[in-house]
Amino acid sequence: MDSGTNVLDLSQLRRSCSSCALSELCLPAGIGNDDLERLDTAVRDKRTLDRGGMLYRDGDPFEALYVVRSGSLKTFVQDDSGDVQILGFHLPGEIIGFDALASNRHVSQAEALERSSICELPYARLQQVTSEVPALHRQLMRVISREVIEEHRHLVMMGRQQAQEQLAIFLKSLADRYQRLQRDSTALTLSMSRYDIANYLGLVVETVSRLFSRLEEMGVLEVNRKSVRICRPDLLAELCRSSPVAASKQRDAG
Amino acid sequence: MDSGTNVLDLSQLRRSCSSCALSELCLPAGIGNDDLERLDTAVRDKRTLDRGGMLYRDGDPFEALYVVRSGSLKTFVQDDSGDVQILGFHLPGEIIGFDALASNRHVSQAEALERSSICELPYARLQQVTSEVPALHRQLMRVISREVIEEHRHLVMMGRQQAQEQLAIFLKSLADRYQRLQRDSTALTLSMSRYDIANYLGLVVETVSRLFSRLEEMGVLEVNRKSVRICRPDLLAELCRSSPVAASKQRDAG
DNA sequence: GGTTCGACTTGACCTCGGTCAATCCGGAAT
DNA sequence: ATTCCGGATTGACCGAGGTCAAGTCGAACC
Repeated sequence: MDSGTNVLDLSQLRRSCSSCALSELCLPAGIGNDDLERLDTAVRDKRTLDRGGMLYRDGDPFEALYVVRSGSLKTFVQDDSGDVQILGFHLPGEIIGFDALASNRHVSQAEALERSSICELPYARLQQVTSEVPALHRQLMRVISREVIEEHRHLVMMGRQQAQEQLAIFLKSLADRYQRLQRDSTALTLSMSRYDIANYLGLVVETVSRLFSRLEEMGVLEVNRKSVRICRPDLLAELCRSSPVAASKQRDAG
Repeated sequence: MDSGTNVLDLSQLRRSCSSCALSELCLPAGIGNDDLERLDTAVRDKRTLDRGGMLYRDGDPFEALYVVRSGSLKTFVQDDSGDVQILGFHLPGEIIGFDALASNRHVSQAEALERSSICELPYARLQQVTSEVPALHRQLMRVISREVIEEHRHLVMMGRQQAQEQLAIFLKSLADRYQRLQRDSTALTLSMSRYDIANYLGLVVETVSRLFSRLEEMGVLEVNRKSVRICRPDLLAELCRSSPVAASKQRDAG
């Protein structure tokens, strides 16, 4: 992604929601102009992270929610023995940090996959604003709900799909989000490693590697390290649906 | 569970949060008495479902959140081809229905696993009340956040654990929730079928069946159809932790 | 009390994806 | 330019768990 231009953004550090190109994809979506100004008062400022930089760690006190402005991050949980499970990859416009609402501590971690800039929404201030702007409150609930639904998808992918379908769904989901961002949805730049992808899908890296090769042989993709061209979006979509796996992993087992 | 007594509860249909034994486990947890009365005004009434009865279906308009008062439910998503993925099993005190906040339609389904009674929180009224009672608003956010975290656990279980550990974790989680409800946490009554358990864990029913047998041989459990006695809670806890599976499913794959 | 039906169990077998190991490749450092 | 190193790929092999098939068991119904 265009990490080169992000550096320049620093000059516009105090840039607000009202003028942000992401507003339609972000928290402000569907909020009136006057309320938008109010929301602006809740946005502290922008924070920049380099590749590998941590936005928050397990156990950190809950201070804010975060919106990805540019770049990308991964969120993950890590157990005592150091074992990691990646929960998601987050592109511009996406909001993270909700895990900390329950206990006022983060119970997951967020790490930049590339140079990224982030909007910080200090929760104390956000709460003030939401109490004054009911629409924003509802919008915030909607966003968390979307997070819940997104996790449902992740769960279905892991529980019901074959490895190949999983990778197809993963790529399709990235492509769809590229489209929302008005990027070319057939030219993906994978900011995460193969290890990350494997972990996210509950597979091992060798399997993911083989699957990329197989999809390339099938003519669905052209893969070159981190860049993936989707030659046949139609086929890719097809692969997401096919092979109901363990179809006997039954229907409604009432 | 004691489905016999639930019928009698019908006489107390208009029972409120203030007098409900579950209040400490439910939405009211940590809310002052005066605010509690306010919350009462948002609780419509109780609804009773028989085994197999649907609380809501995919596509249903969002009308309310629901609290399980007695009995148990499963929530699940179902794709076009009828394939099901169970998202969770829900015991008394637990709140469901958050999936509908995003789009004002449910995108999952909830079905009673046994005769169950449910408190309905019509969202329109709930919204009124939360706007008047900020504490309740925060509490509601906390509850959704807990849902997010619970799904993280489900994801880790599916992605990182062996089948045996998965079943151990599932049983342990049930036992822990029994304890919160002050039931005997060593004597579980599985209201869901083996098919449901398998589906929830991303396994097939034969595997689950074999695992129950194995855990019985190991002296951890005594299994008799739907009733499971946990003979060695210590061993069970041990099994939840062991065998980091595909340990090479790496640590932090920066 | 026998029949039926569906949930559950058990066994024999096979496959998908994990394991282990050898290599490739590109970027960074010397 | 050469070395180094970590990510990525590829191959050979293996095993946990899925598949298929044959029971068993208990509850419901006549």
